[in-house]
Amino acid sequence: MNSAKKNIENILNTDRFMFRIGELSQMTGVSARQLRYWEKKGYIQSEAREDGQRARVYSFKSFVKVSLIKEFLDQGFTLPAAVDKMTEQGKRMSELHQLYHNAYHGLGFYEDQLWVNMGYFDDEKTKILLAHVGDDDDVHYRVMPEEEVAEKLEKIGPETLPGPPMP
DNA sequence: CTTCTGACA
DNA sequence: TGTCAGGA
Repeated sequence: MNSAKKNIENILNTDRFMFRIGELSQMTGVSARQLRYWEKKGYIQSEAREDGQRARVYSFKSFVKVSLIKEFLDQGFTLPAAVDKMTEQGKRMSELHQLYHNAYHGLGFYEDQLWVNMGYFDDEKTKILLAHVGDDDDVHYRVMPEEEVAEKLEKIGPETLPGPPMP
């Protein structure tokens, strides 16, 4: 596996990101005191620590949640209201993610272009729909037999996207 | 050095 | 919410 492919997979794989409370605090501008309080209230949660450690560990999803709450707080909403807004926006993000997840089946190079594998084009599942953004900023499509894709498309990214940013 | 819980001049 | 104590 080449390094470019590894890099892309690492960037996309948010599931493995883990932050300690001090890190999350600096990243979001929310104090550690607030993070602990929000957790006690059930607004956010830290990962269960199975390694016997007492220090909290937060996932990328928690980072997204905290960022959203912080945003709404800065807009003047009360904490409970900000949490509600965060939950609502999280649902929209999940719906969008489902769309991306269904449309994305990998990345690859072909004819000096970066293509997105968008999955089967036909119900018989013999042809693949590919798309790329041209220099004109327009999206161009191409339908190609699955076997041809397998031999001509130089894969560089993961086959699937990581889990949704919100539970 | 960082994090944790409990408490409050 | 901030901050300090007293441990882990």
